[in-house]
Amino acid sequence: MAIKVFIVDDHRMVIEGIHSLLQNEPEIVWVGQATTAASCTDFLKHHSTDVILMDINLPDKSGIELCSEVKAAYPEIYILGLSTFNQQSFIEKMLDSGASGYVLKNATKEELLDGIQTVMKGKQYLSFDAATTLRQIPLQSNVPLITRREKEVLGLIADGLTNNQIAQQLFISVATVDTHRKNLLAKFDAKNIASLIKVAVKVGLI
Amino acid sequence: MAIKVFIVDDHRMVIEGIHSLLQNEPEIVWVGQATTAASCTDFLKHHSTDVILMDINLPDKSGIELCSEVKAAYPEIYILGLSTFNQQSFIEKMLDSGASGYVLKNATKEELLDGIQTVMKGKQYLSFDAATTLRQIPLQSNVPLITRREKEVLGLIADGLTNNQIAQQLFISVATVDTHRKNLLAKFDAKNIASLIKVAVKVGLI
DNA sequence: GGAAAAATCATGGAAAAAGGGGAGATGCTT
DNA sequence: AAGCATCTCCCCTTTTTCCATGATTTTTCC
Repeated sequence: MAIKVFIVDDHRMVIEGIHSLLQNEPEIVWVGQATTAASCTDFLKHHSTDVILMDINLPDKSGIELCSEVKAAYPEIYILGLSTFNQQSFIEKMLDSGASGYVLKNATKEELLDGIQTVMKGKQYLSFDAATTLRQIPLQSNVPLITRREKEVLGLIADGLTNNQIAQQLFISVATVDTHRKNLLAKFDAKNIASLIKVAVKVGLI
Repeated sequence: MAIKVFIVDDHRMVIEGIHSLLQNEPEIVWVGQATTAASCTDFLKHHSTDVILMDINLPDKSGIELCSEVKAAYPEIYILGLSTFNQQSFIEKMLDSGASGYVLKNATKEELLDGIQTVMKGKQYLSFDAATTLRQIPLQSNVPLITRREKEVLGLIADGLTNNQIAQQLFISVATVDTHRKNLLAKFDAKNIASLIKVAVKVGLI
């Protein structure tokens, strides 16, 4: 029984590459492709698939959102994230949103096939080894856990608001904002806001 | 006379995709591929090519550096940059380093062919229009031009150093660091360092 | 060689953040 | 009921940033 595969990626060359990699595989059926989240959901209204290869960056919405939505509507579809290098931080969110695994865009045909077949069995597939060997990525995952309020404050700080302005906007006292700020600095182990923002943006928190 | 094309990209799927796009084109000859800058320069020592399709992000060094090096050693080779979306800031540097143009990774076959043929005529090819139409890139195109020194200071600020520490590290006075800081804030039209760093990281400057 | 751009330095004052405490009020879980 | 996390608030001091204004030297480029 052949596995039906659909792909969502805004880079035509990646679509073309994967298509080319898979086109002579007997156990894979290429059911379609999309370059936007919207056209992906449209497709799913009228067609079925077993596996979706999903880029994390899409033009109209993030792969993370799309992943949640697809999983909510079609829990039987397995989603395999597609990732370029500097996006490890998003991967756990992708998995949290229901993805069954991910492969890197420089994966070989064997890895890709392995990934598709593994998730079809209901297992998780991660091509993490490839990532770490190809360049020394600091294994992070030590991204601090911050609360909803802290994230909110962090966003406003990154927008350039002062503690005072944030306090007004959130209807809380400046002292509270200051406390959140201090907690953020402590959680990120950052010397000041500059270094905090850098890490937060890189890690996808902002 | 067929055009010899070589590609350097660390994403095998992109290589595969472009290969697939070009394989049935009579006027294109695929001479080889590399996933690192090192293997690219190795290849060029023993083989020739007319055009190099070059990714801006490579594992061992940036496409910008590789571009300068290749152009210095083989000025007759035309280089066409390959870009994903959020890297507009690097493109002008790529052009400064000798590239003849660039195409986006979501380009169609026609655009890619057009790009290759245009640069072979010694002209510049930019697929910028496609970028702006496909998604509304917010600011980006007006990424401020900052100087080498400013970038250096910006990096240290983002690492969490204070003006004082930066001054010591660069052997300049605190007043100078402060001036650079002010100029950066002005160029980015940022209210404070927090918002500056956010934009700078997103735009790929850090 | 001259203009423009970049890098350097300075003073002084207002505003904001960083760093150190402590503490009460929720609500959720065990 | 006790424990824990979260959100809330406050005080104090020091450090740092932000802002305004002006100037000199070096580099770069035409």
